[in-house]
Amino acid sequence: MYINETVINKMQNTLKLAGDATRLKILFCLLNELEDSNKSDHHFVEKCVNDIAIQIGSSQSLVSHQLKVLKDGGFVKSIKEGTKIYYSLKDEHVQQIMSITYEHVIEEEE
Amino acid sequence: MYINETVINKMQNTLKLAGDATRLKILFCLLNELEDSNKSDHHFVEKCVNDIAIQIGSSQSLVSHQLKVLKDGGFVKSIKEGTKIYYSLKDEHVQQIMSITYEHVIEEEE
DNA sequence: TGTAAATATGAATGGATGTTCATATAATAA
DNA sequence: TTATTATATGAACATCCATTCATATTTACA
Repeated sequence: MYINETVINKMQNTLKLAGDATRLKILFCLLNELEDSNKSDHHFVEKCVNDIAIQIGSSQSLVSHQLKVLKDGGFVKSIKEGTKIYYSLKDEHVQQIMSITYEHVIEEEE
Repeated sequence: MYINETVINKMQNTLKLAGDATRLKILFCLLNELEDSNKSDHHFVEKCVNDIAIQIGSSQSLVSHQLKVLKDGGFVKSIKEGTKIYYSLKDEHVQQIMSITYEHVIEEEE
């Protein structure tokens, strides 16, 4: 690992991005089910803003705001279809960070 | 993965804890070298507050404040020796989170 | 004792940020 | 065109939090 200020700042941004309850809920919401069962080249679920909002129990506005943050941060991508915009996880890095962190907090229970 | 509010909150805390430049520098500072070469039961370097402050280029007060945050969050532990207090990483979870995040930001460069 | 070294602590402050509310925009259908 | 649905946006607000500064605490040593 070669560490410099740039790397530190990027890591800070990435971790700060994941360190929010609302955004975590959105990410888990997009992570839960995998589309198809094609294991060699699996891609993530696509969900529109309103569905995500309903599923995680937050307002449309809040989810839209946070989806923008997640998209700017490179965590999710989106495609437009009619009036709806479908969001999905961008790659497996986010999933990995969440998995490791999940293990961390689970194993902490005593 | 079984997700509920408690898990979300814990994950939020953990990730927020890691999502700060000063704290990341401290963690890398404690991560860089491994004491001994006993691979089966390796433990991390122990460094006192002032040394950390000098190495990462921050004030003693700031480092002390953030070390307290890291300790409360379960990221580091400390032992006292005379007037000095030596801090070290608590376990490998932190290391894993940092590694994954590091890979994430490194592979993003284009 | 008193002094120095190492660390912790508390107040103060400035900036970042999550959330809400109201509204704007875009696309579709009648 | 008008109405409806889906999403984005911007302002306002409140809260959190990283940092600094000054000072307290603890230990060791002269």
